[in-house]
Amino acid sequence: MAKTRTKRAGAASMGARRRRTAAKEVRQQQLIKATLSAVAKKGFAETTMADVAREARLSQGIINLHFRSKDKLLEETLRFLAAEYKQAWEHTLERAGADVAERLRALVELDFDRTMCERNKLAVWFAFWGEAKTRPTYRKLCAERDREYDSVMIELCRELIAQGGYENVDAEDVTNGLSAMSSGLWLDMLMGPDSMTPDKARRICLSFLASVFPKHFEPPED
Amino acid sequence: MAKTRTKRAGAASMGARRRRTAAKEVRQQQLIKATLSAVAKKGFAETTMADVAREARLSQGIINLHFRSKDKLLEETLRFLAAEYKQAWEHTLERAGADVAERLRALVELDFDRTMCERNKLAVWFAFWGEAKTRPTYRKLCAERDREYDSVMIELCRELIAQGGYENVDAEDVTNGLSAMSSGLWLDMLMGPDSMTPDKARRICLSFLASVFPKHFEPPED
Amino acid sequence: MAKTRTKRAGAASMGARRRRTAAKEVRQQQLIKATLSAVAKKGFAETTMADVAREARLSQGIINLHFRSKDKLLEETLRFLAAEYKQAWEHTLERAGADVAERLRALVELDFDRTMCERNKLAVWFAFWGEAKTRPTYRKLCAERDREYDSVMIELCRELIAQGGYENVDAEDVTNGLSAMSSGLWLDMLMGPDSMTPDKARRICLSFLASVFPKHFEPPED
Amino acid sequence: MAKTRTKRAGAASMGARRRRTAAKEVRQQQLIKATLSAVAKKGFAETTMADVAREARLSQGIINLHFRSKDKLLEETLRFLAAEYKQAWEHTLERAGADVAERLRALVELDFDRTMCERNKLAVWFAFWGEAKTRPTYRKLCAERDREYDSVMIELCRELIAQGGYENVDAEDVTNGLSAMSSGLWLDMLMGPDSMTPDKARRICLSFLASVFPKHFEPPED
DNA sequence: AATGAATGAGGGTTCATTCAT
DNA sequence: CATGAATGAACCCTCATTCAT
Repeated sequence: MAKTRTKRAGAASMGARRRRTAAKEVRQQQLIKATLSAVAKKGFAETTMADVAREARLSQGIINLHFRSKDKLLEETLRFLAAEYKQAWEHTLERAGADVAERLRALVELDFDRTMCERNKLAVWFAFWGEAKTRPTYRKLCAERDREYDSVMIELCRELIAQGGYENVDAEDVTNGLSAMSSGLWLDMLMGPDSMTPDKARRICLSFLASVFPKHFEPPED
Repeated sequence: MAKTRTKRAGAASMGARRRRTAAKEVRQQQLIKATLSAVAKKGFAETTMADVAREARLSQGIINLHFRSKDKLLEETLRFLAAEYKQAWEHTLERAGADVAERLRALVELDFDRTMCERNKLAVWFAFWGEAKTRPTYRKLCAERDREYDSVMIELCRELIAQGGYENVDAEDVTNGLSAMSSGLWLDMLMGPDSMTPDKARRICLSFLASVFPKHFEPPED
Repeated sequence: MAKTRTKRAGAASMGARRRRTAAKEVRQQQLIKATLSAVAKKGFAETTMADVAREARLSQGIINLHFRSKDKLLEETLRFLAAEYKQAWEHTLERAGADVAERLRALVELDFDRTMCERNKLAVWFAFWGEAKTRPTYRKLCAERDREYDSVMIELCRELIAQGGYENVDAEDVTNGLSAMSSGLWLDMLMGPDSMTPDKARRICLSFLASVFPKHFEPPED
Repeated sequence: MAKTRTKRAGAASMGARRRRTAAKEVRQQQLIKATLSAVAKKGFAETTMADVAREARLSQGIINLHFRSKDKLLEETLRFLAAEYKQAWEHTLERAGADVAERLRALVELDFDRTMCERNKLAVWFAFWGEAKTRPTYRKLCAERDREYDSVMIELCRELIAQGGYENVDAEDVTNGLSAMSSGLWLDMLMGPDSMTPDKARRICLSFLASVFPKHFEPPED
């Protein structure tokens, strides 16, 4: 009905001073970052478009200009998060040596790296996981992330099993157990930052590895 | 004019009313159950008061009558969930024998009991966890749940360590690792119900126990 | 995302004083009337939900409570308008005598009755007609209105033709011509209320009838 | 530093630019045409500046560059429509012979000429008429169009009356009736393209003329 | 002259909450 | 205690308009 804005004298004239035009991708990244901050700060359910825009120090309308809707923004944000995670472990593996146990340890340590498990980031992961059941797209994105990661880790475990002759160990089960443990420890860090620290979490995971692959991992000293 | 009749009418109607009126506690339980269903169905962010009321087949206004606000309802629902969990493991321990390993195994199995990890329930747990960072009350409730549970499990581990002479094993770390693994596996079941089943999850946890306490737990076959 | 209104102390408490509960149908009629007023005042394109609500002296949310959306409200309004028109000519025919020419004249006069062609009402009709091409629902509603009306008028013309032996006259063409003339005169009244008055319009239509059915209609004097 | 080069560069680019730049009037016509298409397609209320720009295959900002606002564009579009109509009947009269009846008939036929009453165009006319009540400018433009047209037609009728001695016929009433009938038939064509065709509409109008001026117009056969 | 990213007021709609019944 | 019509703040989104390029 009311598309003809009749009385609108110089609507946007005030904010015009700050207007900068940026490359499309840059803006999108900026908005995704802002979304991460906002969700970390206010939680998934409480984050509004206005919050995100404010966080990015841009105007209300910009989100729908670059993403088509709030849902799309959220989806893109999760996609970013997943891509970032993948990139991180790929990078980690590249830098790790050839030794299989070392490579596995590097993956574990990545999960409890300061930048990876900073509380804000954990909050966002859990925010998305909390909505995953009802949003198939989220689930698909997460499942994909896990599949790739797991298949790499399973391969590492297989090699280790072959090297050490761990006959009774199932590579897939260890992988699943280990990455489940990681997620679970993330939850603990999120819920009680005082009672669960990255260091402690890392130690717990390495203890697990030591008990499964005793020839390759020393039980971490306290 | 009709004042003299008021009393009678009033008396009669009170009797009739009584049948339609449920005890306060019953109504509240009903609403909490409805909340669980609604959140499981639509997700945390998308659940409205109307959804809950509809699920309970009651009127809009009733929630604010029994709980003071939506927030209070949600909080009470989480409280219920936590109490239910606590009750479950207390009950489990009561029924389990005196054997420490058996008691520990019973706790693990509880987590992957059909009724405990049905997908709807997992969805609700994660929904709350997803909001926990921003809602201190949630975090407190969850932390409390964990503390009690963990202290019981730590005690069990300690006894096991003493029994088996597992000198290098830290009871607290095992407990933390085990319960983290449980939560993580719940997440896997939530995300990919096809790739992670309760049976598989149980096996993974028991494998962990077997590798930590080899004298007390056999590695599960297959 | 933001369904839990966190800080909302006593939001509706101020307007509460005026709250009255009315029967559903009454409210709907009230809102339809308000829509007619608003559209007449501001035009179709400029009428907002807030305008309608204000006109009805009710709150913003009420429209979506009673109609599901703005579109539905508009549709229902048009439906009302069409029903009102139908009722008017049915009533007119009931009161008119048995004489066929008299009945026809009564129909013509109805179109230029003060209440029927008051400028606000015309504005609303044209507002809907203006949108009709793009809104199939509107078109269907209008077409239906016309079909019924025309079939009645065609019948009257047929009888007149039979009575008067107007061999060259086609009942359908006269009907179509006459009702087209009516609409066109409505447009004239809408556009130039000074240059076209109901009286003048009526006279023009009756002149038309007189030239087609000279035995039944006198050319209006003046 | 590079200042001395400025002139040359400037000169070169101006030449290049000239090819991409359309004359002001051409661009404006293009935009008005685009507006007509857009309004016909989406309706008055739903047409946005972006729609028009897209239709013209030009950029968003261009409209505000050439017209000062949406309102001005719309106004200019209506002005164009009215001018086009005027031009059409002036042209028609030029080509028509000297015979008065023929001239009148030519005017009627123009209204139902394929190009004049194509459905898209009708839609636009009614779109504007629908808004006319609330937009004085529109009304003024439309009224002006009618006044000129009517005065020409009245003159024709007067001559015909003189020629045929139609003593009881009022030239102004016939004119008003006839042009009202035209508009009304346009509405019928807009609403039910199947039940009212240009041919049928023309026939209806000519029948009207035949009944008013029987010595000059034959009732159309069939 | 032309572009299109950016703005932000205002639109329709939702929904937690209130309260007359 | 229970209902559900009513409220209005706040949501997401649209879009006329501006302006750096």
